[in-house]
Formats: sequence, structure tokens, C-alpha cells
Amino acid sequence: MKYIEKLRNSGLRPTKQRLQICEVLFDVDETFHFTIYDLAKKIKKKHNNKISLATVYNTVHAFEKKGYLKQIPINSNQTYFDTNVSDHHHFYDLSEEKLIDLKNSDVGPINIKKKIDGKKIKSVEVLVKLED
Amino acid sequence: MKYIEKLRNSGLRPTKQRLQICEVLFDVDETFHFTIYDLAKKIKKKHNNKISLATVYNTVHAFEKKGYLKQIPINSNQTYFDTNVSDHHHFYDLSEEKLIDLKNSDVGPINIKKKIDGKKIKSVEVLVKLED
DNA sequence: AAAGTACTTTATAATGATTCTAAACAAGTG
DNA sequence: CACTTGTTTAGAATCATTATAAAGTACTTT
Repeated sequence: MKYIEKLRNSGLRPTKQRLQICEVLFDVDETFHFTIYDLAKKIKKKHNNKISLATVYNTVHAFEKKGYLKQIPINSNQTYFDTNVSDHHHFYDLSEEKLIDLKNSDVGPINIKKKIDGKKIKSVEVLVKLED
Repeated sequence: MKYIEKLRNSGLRPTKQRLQICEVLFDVDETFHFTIYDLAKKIKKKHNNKISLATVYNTVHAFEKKGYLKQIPINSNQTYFDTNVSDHHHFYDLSEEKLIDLKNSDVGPINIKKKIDGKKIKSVEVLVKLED
């Protein structure tokens, strides 16, 4: 199984549940955005078994910490994640409440001129809100 | 009272509670970031009376809809608001969990090259995450 | 392979922010 | 003042997320 090593490298034991979650998240042609609830539904559909919500939360957070997933900064009642962990940005369609990827090359270079002493920049994320 | 007209113009009745909230939010030299809970505490301290949390929520959301407040897109368990409604951006200091304003002039111009049919851009917000 | 340990999963309970409800109240209008 | 409409309120309800602790599984050591 191709995800066993990925998990091992992160100090996570390759359990049946984690492997199933990996398949849903990473065994696809295109990256996608999801909430925990979405993901739980997808797993149930694909593998025809239910993984405890607590496990889905734990695993997603472990993956996020390891850099396999990214949290998307957006104001919503639910937390959105992205399987696209490359440096990129987002449109947020307000009327449809949907996220759309914005490739890095679709946004001109961003120059942050202000510096904060003793801190370094970890990420620069742009959220472009869309209305009709 | 200087906020009465502001409220009236927005179709909001100038009630005692709304005026008190206005004073806490807008009667200050510098703009600031806050959560609903922060705001409720500030009101209690400044006016020495308690406004129902439900009212604080209602009023903040009404103000946000009218453009008197801005929601800050950030992943946190609580929603952050900003009394600075001008076009600007934010640093988010991950270790101190604190927001810092980034003036528009501190960020080079942002050029969004991709267009979505039938949608127009409402806002462009940059979140710069800081680590130690 | 058995035994021991450390990590995982799970159902369920707990938490905490936010929203809803419906009754009491205040503001605006004639 | 009488009337309508908007507002406030405490408390209940909701919903995402986190904590708990018991049962299960993976890995290591013999």
C-alpha cells in the first residue's frame, strides 16, 4: 500500500482507518476542498463502512500538522481543508458558499513590506470574495 | 448623540444598547480587533451594565451587514471582527494568537488575473501567518 | 508466537460559540 | 394615547469540535 510509508514517515501508524482516509483524500486526480462532515460522508460512500467522527477529526488534524492537508482561512461555521498543499490562494463565492482555487500564477507576486521583529512569515494567503 | 443618525441611516433604531455598543466600538482613537466575548466584556466594563449576549450578536451582525464592521477571515474557534473597515490586511501571529493590521500600503498591489464569469470581486484579503 | 507497551479507535459525553424562541419592552407613527 | 413594528432578553436549542476512558490494534521484546 502506497500510503503506509507516508504515514510511517510522519510517525503515524498505518491503521485500516487512516489508509481508508488516505485513499479518499489522495487517490484522486484533482485536489479538493472539504469539511470534516463532507469527508466522513465520502468515506462512508467509498468504503461502505463508517469511521468514527472522532477518528476523522484526529486523523485530519494529524495530516494537517504533517503538512498533508491545509486549513483554509475563511469565516464559516465549519473548518475547511484543502488537499492542495501547494502555495496557492482562493476565491470564495459568497452566494454559493463555494471555494475555488486560485493558482499562484493567477495572482501577481505579493510583496509584504512590513516586518515584525523576531517573527518570520510562515505563509501568505489571499482570499478573494466574489459576489454576483 | 453622534451615532443616532448613523444608525437611522441604516434602518436601525437607535436604542440604548446600540448606542452603548457604538461608543465602545467607535469612540476610540484606534481601531481594534475583537471577538463577541471581548466586546461583551468591554461593554460591561465601560458602561457598568450588562447587555444580553444575543443583543451583542445581533448588533454586531447588523453593523457588519451595514459595513460598520468587518469580519476577519481566519481559522479560529471564534469569529474575529475589525473596527477598521478600510481596505487592509492582517498578520496573524500564530504563537501569540494575535492579529496585527497590515496597511494596504504595506502590501504591494495585488493583481487577480483570473476571472469567474458572472461574478465580481467584492474584496481581496491577505492573511500573513507569522511564526517565531 | 506470546507478552508487554504504546498508540488508536470508538461511542458517548462535554464544551463552547452561535442561533433560535417567544415573551416583555421600547421606539416610531398617526 | 393607541397601535404597529422593531428590539431586547434569558434561556433553550443547535452544531461543530474536543475530551474521556474503555476496548482494540500495531509494534517490540522476548
